[in-house]
Order: sequence, then C-alpha cells, then structure tokens
Amino acid sequence: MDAALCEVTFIHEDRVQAAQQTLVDPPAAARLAAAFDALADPTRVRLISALIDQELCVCDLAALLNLTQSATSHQLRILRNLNLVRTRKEGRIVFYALDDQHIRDLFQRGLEHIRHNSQG
Amino acid sequence: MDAALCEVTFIHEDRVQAAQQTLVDPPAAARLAAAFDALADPTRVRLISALIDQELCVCDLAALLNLTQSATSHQLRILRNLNLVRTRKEGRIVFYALDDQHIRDLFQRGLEHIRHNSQG
DNA sequence: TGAATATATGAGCAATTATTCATATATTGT
DNA sequence: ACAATATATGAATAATTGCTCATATATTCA
Repeated sequence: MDAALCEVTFIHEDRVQAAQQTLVDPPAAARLAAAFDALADPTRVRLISALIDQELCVCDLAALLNLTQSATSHQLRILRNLNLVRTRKEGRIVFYALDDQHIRDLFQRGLEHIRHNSQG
Repeated sequence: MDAALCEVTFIHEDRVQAAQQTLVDPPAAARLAAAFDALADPTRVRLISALIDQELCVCDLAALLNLTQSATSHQLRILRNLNLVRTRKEGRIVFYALDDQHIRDLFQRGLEHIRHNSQG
C-alpha cells in the first residue's frame, strides 16, 4: 500500500472544521517554529538569560558562559537574525541586548512552564 | 594554540558579575531549551494551534494537517513528554488537548513576536 | 602603515531529528 | 477467538545543527 495519510475514517468532522479557525498556515508555522527554535538550545537560553537586565559584549558573554568567542558569535548571530537581540557598536566592541520586552515575556513564560512542571 | 575560551581581556567585569544573577544554570537551561524545542518545529506548532480551543483525536489531527498517522503520533508524543499536551482516552480513541493555560499564553507570545517582526 | 584587538564567518564533523516503514498494542464488535 | 480499527513505537535514513578551526573584517593605537 502507498504511504497513506489519514486514510482512517474521519472521527469528528465538526471539530476538525472548527480547528481550521485556529490552525496556523504553513508559512506562519515555519516562522513561529523558527522563533521558538532560537530559544531551543541551552547555550542560547543562557545567552538570553544573561541579557535580561543589561547589555553585554561578545567577550563578556563568552567569558560568562565559558564559551569560545567563535561559538558565542555564531549563536548570537542566530539570535540577531531572528530579532531576539539587537546590537550597538562602540568602537570594536559590539554590545548585545534583548530586542524588546516581548522577548523577556516569552522567556519568562518558558521559565514558568518548566517550574510548573517536572519539579515543584 | 589550544582551543582557548575567552582568552581576551575581560571587558566589563562588573556587568558580567551582575549578569550572574539572571543567568540560568546549565540544568535549567537544558530543560528550558527542551520546552522551547517542543515548539521549534512547524508540524508541532500547527498541532498546538489546532488544539487551542478544543481537544482532537490523533486521526483528526492527522487529517487536518495532512500527515500520516505515524508522524502525527510521533510528534504528539514529544509534546506529551514535555507536558505541553495531555491525553484522555475514550475507547480506542485518544483525545489530545493543551495541558494548561500556560501553553496557550506561551504560544500567543510567540505569535505576537512574529507579527511584531518580519512583517507589519 | 602596521600591530593588536574585538567580532564575524565559511568549511567540516559529530550529534540530533523529522519522517517513513513495518509492526506492536489496545479496544470494539461479531 | 478473530477481524477491524485507533494509536504507539522501534529502526533506518536524510536533513539539520552546534561547535571547532582557520581566517576574514573592522577598529584602535603607535
């Protein structure tokens, strides 16, 4: 048989139709997934957490997280490309900061989730 | 030379010390990254979005997203293992629903982020 | 201009992962 | 018990990715 999709009987057609209302379309899903993916790595989570209250330069971040300069810079680029952080240049030093309050909120919600689950 | 970490001069030692306050430790970072990672895939994003207002069974979800039953089940397991969704069994049918309001909030924040960025 | 410093980036590798395929488990009805 | 149905899952594979290494770009200072 071929790689059938859901060949099974439609169980709840009314609900499926209703779900169309909230279902995000594939392009939006891709962008949303990419945004969450930016926070889906322990190193990037720590970078964001370090920037919660203040801006820091690449070398600060590398020292703080015990990373190489290269690894830090690579990860920061990902965060910047997805508009989670913004940069400010001062001479040769580049300061990174969270882009806006949305990011802080999103991050906090995530923290609440893991505190709410897996251990009290 | 060896794979040096941040061998460069400490630029802002005071800020680095301050950042220790908000810096999440590696275990928490791993758990937080895992939580965000659950939403870091377009298929899982669409599954969550379909469950915003109501519960749906596996076959409903597969049909709605045009996925195979197997792929749907695999992805739902990831969401369930991370406590983003919960299940209710009724005979052979397993209904999936969002675990709590936190998830809805987290998802909404993500949506706001992508709407705020990349296009007006 | 040339050396030093701070950051950025391309290539490569090891590790992770989303899907498919085949099959297992669980429930219902005959 | 047996067939049918709904879901779950292990193995395999192609694609993605985080880090390292080497090197490039940019800025400051002498």
